[in-house]
Parts: sequence; C-alpha cells; structure tokens
Amino acid sequence: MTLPRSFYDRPTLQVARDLIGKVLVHRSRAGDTSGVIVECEAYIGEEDPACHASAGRTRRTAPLYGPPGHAYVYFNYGMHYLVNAVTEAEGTPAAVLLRALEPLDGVEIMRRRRARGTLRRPEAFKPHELCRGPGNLTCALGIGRAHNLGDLTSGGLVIEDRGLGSFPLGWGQRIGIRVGTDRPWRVFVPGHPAVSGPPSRSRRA
DNA sequence: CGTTCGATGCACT
DNA sequence: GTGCATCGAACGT
Repeated sequence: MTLPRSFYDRPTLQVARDLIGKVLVHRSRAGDTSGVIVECEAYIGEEDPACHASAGRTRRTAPLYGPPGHAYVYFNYGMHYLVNAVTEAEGTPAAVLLRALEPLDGVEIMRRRRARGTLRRPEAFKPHELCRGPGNLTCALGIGRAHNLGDLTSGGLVIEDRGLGSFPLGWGQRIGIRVGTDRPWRVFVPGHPAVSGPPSRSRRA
C-alpha cells in the first residue's frame, strides 16, 4: 500500500526511521523500477545549517515549506539529482533525503540507466551498487527535475509499504555536508551492501 | 588499502 | 562569482 500523507506529517526523525524498509517505486515509460530504502537522512528546519531551508524561503527551497508527502528534487554538483520526501506540517521546512536502496524491480532498466554515458557495460553493475548513494539512486530510477514537487502518495513516483517487516537500525552523522555534522540524523541498515559511505569494519572476513 | 581532485549546472548574493 | 546533501578515476602507501 502507498504511504498516506499522515505518514509524512510527523516529526522528521520518526519519518526517517520509519522510511527504512519502505519501497520507493517509479513507474515510467521505460518500465517500473523500485527498491527498499536502506539509508536516509533528516534535514530539519531553518536552524539546521545543513538544511537548505537555513537560507530561508527561496524559489529553490519552497518545496520544503510545502505540504508533507511531496518530493523535493534538486540538481547538485552539476550532474546529480537528489530526492527528498518533504515532512512535517505545511509551513515547517523539513525533509528526508533518500541515500540508498536495495534494488527490487527493474534491475535491468537500472543497469542501462547507470551505464548510459559511461564506458562501463550494463551487466558489469552488481545489484547492490546500482542505488548506492543519493545521486546513483536517482539515476537508476530515472528521477529528475520533473519530479520536483510531485506527490509521493499518488502518481508515478510513490513510496509503498510492502510489509517487509523490521530492519536493524543504525544512526550516525550525515554524510557529505560541511556544516551541521554534529547532528546524528542519518539512519541506515548496518552492514547492508547497498549503504553508501566508508565500508563497514565488519565487512572483513 | 588510503586520499585527492576534476567534472559540471544552477540557485543564490 | 561562489559553493555545493556527489561520484569515480587516479593517484600514493
């Protein structure tokens, strides 16, 4: 079932925690792609220096101030789209950045998208690297500008509860930011091969 | 193993 | 003009 708007209309850290194990689905012309969310990060309010809303309400950050359950998609470093789920009541700027998925449906489509424009062949991608990292997962699912402000509770890009059960949770510092690094607002499935960041110590045999 | 660094577009001041 | 919520190739150890 698709997550209802009330799921997102809650404290952002709770939403981030509960998004682990849910499924991001994109139904596109090329076919359906989906994956289990195994890593995400909370960005909360104008007082969070890493949150885009710290710059106040601008054309870029307007989606953060909008109603919960919508997508905030933006373009970064000149080459990557990043997708967030907007949380909390309208007027309260906050969101959860989706950082990694375990691929479920459409793995071959993901391979083709990831390989496009590279020298690497599609079949060279291992499943767990297809959606590891926020820029990689949007590439694999074909998420772009057009999805900004889209409704995650209905339409082509949605988040579903497929009853996959509970996952072990780890919390830590957010990755790739230069300010607000003290807040432990990153949630992930410890040791999962699709999780981004430095390889876990426990990976050694 | 580890770290560094270039590519690349755009919103914002 | 500046600075990114990144990625992966290219180094050094």
